[in-house]
Amino acid sequence: MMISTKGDYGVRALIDLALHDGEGPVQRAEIAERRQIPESYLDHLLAQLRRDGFIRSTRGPGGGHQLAKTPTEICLLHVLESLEGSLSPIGCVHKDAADDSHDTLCGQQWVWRDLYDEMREKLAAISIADLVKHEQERVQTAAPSYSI
Amino acid sequence: MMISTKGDYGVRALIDLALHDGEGPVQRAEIAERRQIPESYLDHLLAQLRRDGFIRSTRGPGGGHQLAKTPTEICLLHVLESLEGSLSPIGCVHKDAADDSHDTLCGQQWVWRDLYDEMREKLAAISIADLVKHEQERVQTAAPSYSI
DNA sequence: TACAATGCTGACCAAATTAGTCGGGAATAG
DNA sequence: CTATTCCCGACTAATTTGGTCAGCATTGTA
Repeated sequence: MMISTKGDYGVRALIDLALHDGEGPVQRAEIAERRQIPESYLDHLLAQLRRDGFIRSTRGPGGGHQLAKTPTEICLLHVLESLEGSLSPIGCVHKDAADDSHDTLCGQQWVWRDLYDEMREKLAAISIADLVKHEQERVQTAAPSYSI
Repeated sequence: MMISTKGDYGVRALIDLALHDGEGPVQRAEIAERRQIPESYLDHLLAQLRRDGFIRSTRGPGGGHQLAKTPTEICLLHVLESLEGSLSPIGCVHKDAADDSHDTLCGQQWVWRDLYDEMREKLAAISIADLVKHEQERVQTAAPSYSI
């Protein structure tokens, strides 16, 4: 399992921010409640997302967090790599492993690397905007009745 | 990182057994030394592989382990799932999750599931025989000189 | 200026997982 | 009978995960 709650929570948080994009700062507590994330844990995740330029945060009353880019510009790959570190399926394969300096033992390298590359490609093709769109569609089909 | 040393070691061991397929039992100690795996750890992995029908083991002098199937019949997916449990990229997605009983929170399900399915497909297409072939090719190109 | 709201940071902690080790028992060839 | 080999369960150390908590920093408002 290479995506822990960090990545999952982080993605959820960004979706939440995307849904309120352009409406000013959203507070930690709001996100935490809506997305069922422990608030003090979310704190750390937001810090990481800020460090990596996905969100901007403002302090003081009326402060909160907002996306620093448009939802279409944020791809899942970067978000997950920000929060999880490497998504490598196995220890001996890294993103920046251009060196083929691996010894006799890890002859299966090519398999893991192949797998890794494909995963990254796939995740790079999905943006937060895509997830938001899906969520909105799902909500509509799930609750299509607005008369009792 | 969803493939731990368990999976890695296990695959290496099976490659080793495949290379000596048809030559009678291969001993734990031999595999351990050739593939640089702690012997007493390898022990557990072989036990698991035996339970899941990948190898047969015989005790007593001259005993050891051998493949229970032909190398082409053993695919990476099954080996890894045997040793690692689920390869699911995230907790909320399982192999046997036919139920769409997931609640509002995990709207990103489809992404993880998609990723998971593709990975499994890919790993299912690679057999131990493929890995052996690669290893043999690599050895040849790495040491092409057999006159000094 | 004070103060309340909010984010920011680092220290700390418990549970689970990983990566083994170790010791003894069971089967079996000779 | 004995040496060799696999078999199995208990134990352990290090790492990662999934947090909590206390206290500081910033800022809008009265």
